[in-house]
Amino acid sequence: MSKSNNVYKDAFNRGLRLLDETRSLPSEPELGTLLGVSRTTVRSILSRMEETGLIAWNKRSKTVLRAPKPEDFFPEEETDSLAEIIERSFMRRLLAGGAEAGMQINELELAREIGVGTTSVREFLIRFSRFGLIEKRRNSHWVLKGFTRAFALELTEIREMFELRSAAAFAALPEDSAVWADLDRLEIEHRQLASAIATRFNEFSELDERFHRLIHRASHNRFIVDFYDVIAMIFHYHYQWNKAQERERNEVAVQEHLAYIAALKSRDPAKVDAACRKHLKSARQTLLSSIPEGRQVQPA
Amino acid sequence: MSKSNNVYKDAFNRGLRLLDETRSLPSEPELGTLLGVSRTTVRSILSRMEETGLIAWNKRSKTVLRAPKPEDFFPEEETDSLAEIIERSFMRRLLAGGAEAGMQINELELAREIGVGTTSVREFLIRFSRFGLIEKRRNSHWVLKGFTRAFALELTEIREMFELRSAAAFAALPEDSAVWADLDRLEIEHRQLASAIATRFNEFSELDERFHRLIHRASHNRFIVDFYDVIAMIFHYHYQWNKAQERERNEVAVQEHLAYIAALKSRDPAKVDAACRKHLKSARQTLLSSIPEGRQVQPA
DNA sequence: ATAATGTCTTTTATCGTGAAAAAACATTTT
DNA sequence: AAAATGTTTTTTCACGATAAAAGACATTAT
Repeated sequence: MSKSNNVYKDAFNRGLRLLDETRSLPSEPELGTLLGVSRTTVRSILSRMEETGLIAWNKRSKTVLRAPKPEDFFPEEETDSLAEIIERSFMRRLLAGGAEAGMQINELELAREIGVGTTSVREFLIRFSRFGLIEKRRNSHWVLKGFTRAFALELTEIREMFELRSAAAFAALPEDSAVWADLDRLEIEHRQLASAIATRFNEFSELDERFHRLIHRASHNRFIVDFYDVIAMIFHYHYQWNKAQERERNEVAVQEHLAYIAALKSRDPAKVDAACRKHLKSARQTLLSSIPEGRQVQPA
Repeated sequence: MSKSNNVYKDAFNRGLRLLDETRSLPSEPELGTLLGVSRTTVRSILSRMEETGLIAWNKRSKTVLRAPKPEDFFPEEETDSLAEIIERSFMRRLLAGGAEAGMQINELELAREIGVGTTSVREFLIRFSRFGLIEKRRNSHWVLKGFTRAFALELTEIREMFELRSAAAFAALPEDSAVWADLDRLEIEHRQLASAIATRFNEFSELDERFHRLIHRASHNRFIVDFYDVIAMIFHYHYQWNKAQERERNEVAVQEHLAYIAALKSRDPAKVDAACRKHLKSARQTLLSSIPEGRQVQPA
């Protein structure tokens, strides 16, 4: 096996959803843009749609013949990229306990366990190293630094520095900047979520990320923007295993965001600073509370 | 060619220098620690030393027979790791002009041009991406973002944030911390360099890096410490091509460092802040002045 | 003439492989 | 018994090869 065709499979699945909406599909280049793949992949998708009787395809005409059935879709797990598979697998091991700080990471073993080649694992580890959880020993193995309290504190320290600065930059943006419209839209989404928090609380983390990324982008600094990847990754996995008081936590956070948004709209630096600090403080609290003092994290 | 033996060659060369100092070499594990390699490599080195008549080796006894001659050493260029070779080659192209922002980077072409495998180039690019100069398009090529004025400004913004904080943390360190002795030692080195600046000005950049790393380490934050890698890399290459007023620049910088050191030793936060700001300001000036393309990218 | 389709070429993603280097284990020496 | 040496196994590093995917070029349709 040299390369999985997950790009094709994922795009195919997304392409199927388009069939519900139209009688005939647009041109190949247009479909490529729509699905975010090249024409080569678009054509593979169209070929299969034709073979399975979903469309009649003749040059420019791509007529929809029937609605897609569940069995037309490729299984979800086949649409993931190798990098995603490795990351998930690695994080599961990391959080599943037994992953103590100082432990060494074996590329070959990881590769065998996950069932992929060593190259992919190596590349993953290199990419992952920027999160500060692992470290390479020259000419030798990787060392796990562990998801410790120290890590969480170091992470939040930077986060707070960056976000306070970004928030200040945001508030100083001119009236006609497009971000204000983005902020308005996010505010509406927050209000909608707040009013249905009892049932939709689990939708918060996605909204949270979009909100903070918008603010960070105002810094116009690639290092700040990129650092949010680290935060997002940590919070993503953190939320997966720490479900304690999820509803309550998210309810509080939504309200904090709304106050934060109001402060930004006031464009008063002092108010922005205060609202930002308040939210960041509780975010840090949430993260820290899930890490037992001076010890390795154990999942529930 | 599967893997170059540069680790062996480099360690061998370093091992040769030990022969001048002693009548006989220590034990294998000891040599391993000394040279930073495994016993396997130590034994290869000893074998060659024996073959070339440098030592007589019989179990524990490793008697030096003669002093190493220039031809005993492996050529310098064979002691570099592939990663170093690729980085140098890549940076040369980047700085040698013709490398405009937006240009796409071709892994295969780079690999062919440098004469290495694609895997090594890929891994290099992934590692290099954290410097913020290149960016990956999913399932496609890398894009060069360019060493622009905007880049320099974003870099220095973070640097200033981090260093001010680190310097403050440094000054707040207890009297009995080992860093004060390190600082004293660096101060002496600075004074020595200052008194012979006319001839030794080119030694400054190495001293500069050690000094700033010491300060950053006081932050006790891995993200801050790691970020210095980005700064060090940029300054390293920057100095290689911008030799204008090098002596004058370094002379000023040494004096600024001495003032900065004095401020740290005073442990007065205000003085530290002022000295740090002053030095960072001129460092930024130096970097910016060397970026010709004054393409109207204005600081915020 | 423009924009689509059809065809061909290039590049990326991933694997298995083999040598270098590390690490583990066994044996000998002090 | 501890520490060294000798031997074997394992892991890392780097390569070429190959299918997937992107991209470029040629041709055809509006």
